[in-house]
Amino acid sequence: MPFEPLDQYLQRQKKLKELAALGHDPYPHRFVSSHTVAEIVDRYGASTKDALEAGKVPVRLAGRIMTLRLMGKAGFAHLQAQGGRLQIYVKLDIVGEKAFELFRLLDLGDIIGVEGHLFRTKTDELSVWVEKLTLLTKSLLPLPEKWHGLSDVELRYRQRYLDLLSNKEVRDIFIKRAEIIRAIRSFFDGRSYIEVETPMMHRIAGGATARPFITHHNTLDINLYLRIAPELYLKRLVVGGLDRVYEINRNFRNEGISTQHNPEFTMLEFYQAYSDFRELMDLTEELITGVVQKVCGSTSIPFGEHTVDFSKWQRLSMREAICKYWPAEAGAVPTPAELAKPGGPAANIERYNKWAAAKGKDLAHVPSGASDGFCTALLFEHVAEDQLIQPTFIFDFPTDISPLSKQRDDDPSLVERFEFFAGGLELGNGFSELNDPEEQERRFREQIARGGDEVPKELDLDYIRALCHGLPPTAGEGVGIDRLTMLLTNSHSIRDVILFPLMRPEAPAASAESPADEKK
RNA sequence: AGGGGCGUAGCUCAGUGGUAGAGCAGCGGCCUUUUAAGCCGAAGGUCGUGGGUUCGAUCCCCACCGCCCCUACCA
Repeated sequence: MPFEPLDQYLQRQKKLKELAALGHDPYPHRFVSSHTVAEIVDRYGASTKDALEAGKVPVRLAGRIMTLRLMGKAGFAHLQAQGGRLQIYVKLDIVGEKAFELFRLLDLGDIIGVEGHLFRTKTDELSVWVEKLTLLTKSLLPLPEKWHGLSDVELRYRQRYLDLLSNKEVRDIFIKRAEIIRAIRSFFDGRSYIEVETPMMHRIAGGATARPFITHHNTLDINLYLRIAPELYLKRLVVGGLDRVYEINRNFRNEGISTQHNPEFTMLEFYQAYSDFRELMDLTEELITGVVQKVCGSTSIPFGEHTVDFSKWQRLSMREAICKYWPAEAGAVPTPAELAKPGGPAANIERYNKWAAAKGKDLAHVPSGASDGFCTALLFEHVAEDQLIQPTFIFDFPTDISPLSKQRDDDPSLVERFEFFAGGLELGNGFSELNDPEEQERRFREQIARGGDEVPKELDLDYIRALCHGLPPTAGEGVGIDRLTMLLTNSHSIRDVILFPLMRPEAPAASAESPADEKK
């Protein structure tokens, strides 16, 4: 099926036929290169004109034509391959009539292979002196503008292949994303963790508070949920004696889309038996700082207007963070002790809201019947969260917003849980896992009783049964890979670190076979 | 979901209440070291869609569609 721009599509198709008639297969099967562009630049980028003439370097190279300057009986082009570009020079005298006729019929975007040797042009640009030219793939549609690239954000996301071809920075982001994931894998592989894959289709969507996607299996005739978290399966594996497991994979949450949220997103989750949340904080610090160093070559990286320094991490309890980041003009700074008193968090929300209203800021809305713990978290989110630019652990979470965490021995209203932040982004969440089956069942039942779309309707009995078999003391954590990638690539939208972010379907083309008179 | 912004040629962008503009890409011609190659010539548009105001709308008004940003929910 032809695509827009039609005139150019048809023109290129015509050239394809001409090429075929001349004996050039427009879609041949393979081409063996002697080098990548990067290898050539690495090895010969410093070779002088004379050196290249004295000892000729033969090369075979394939790539996509990104620029083309044809001057009658000779011409230049830039081939792009593996993210690099190299100029080629094609001369009638050298390649002969048939190959030059091919060169004449080439378009921007075509993929060719060349064979020849390296030389330097008058202006000293390292180039390939082409002796043989082969068409490797005819392109039927034009590339985006060669100078400005593709900047229309919508087109960039919808036709990511064009974005990747014409915007080098975009390619670099996704290469870095792969490096981040590779560094994480090697971190855990080096610590005797086993990488596992657990189901993405769940009978009961547990392990987080979120609205799930629903799908259906025909043969079994059951509805299934796309998973919102792998948590409960990973802990079953720890029960099964896999003491250290991790999984890097997709979660799906049927919720809003924003610069920090995509309906499908990638999480690292890992669990370590005989360990608690404090040990995980140490491990996290080591993991993240190591990844940053490895991928960015420094522990200090730019993020927007800030520099985030991963060589120092601060650790604050949630109450300490509220006190530390309490706005100066909002009256006396509360103390952690005050926030610990019954009604203390709510009273301070009121004081905060008074200030926020005067400043025209958003108020913290307290739902009726909210607990002290809920209010503490709400206040924390409003007062502190977006100020956490430097790497920070927040710990001492309220029990009633942490259904899967183990309580503190000395204060059952708090759990052994932390989240960590950097660049104002919430990056991860870890805790000592609740392994008391009776307490877990009580909390699940309480959650179900409270209801809502974001809570399973059904008790995960098998998970409770697994706990009854004994989950050793275990700490577990989830890290948002997309957000971590945002931070390390200085990207401010999650869509810039996800190759194909979810978009509304494209408006149907005018020519589409949709019923025109469906509605009158 | 609410608020703000954007939508003009395949791409990057100007522009105006009175027949729609450039550069790149494409087409024809010239050109054997160019590089955002150059020169000459011709072509390309339901100005997001649908209504309204107007003698006349791409421009003003309304609705809708899509995208971006902020806020809310969330990781």
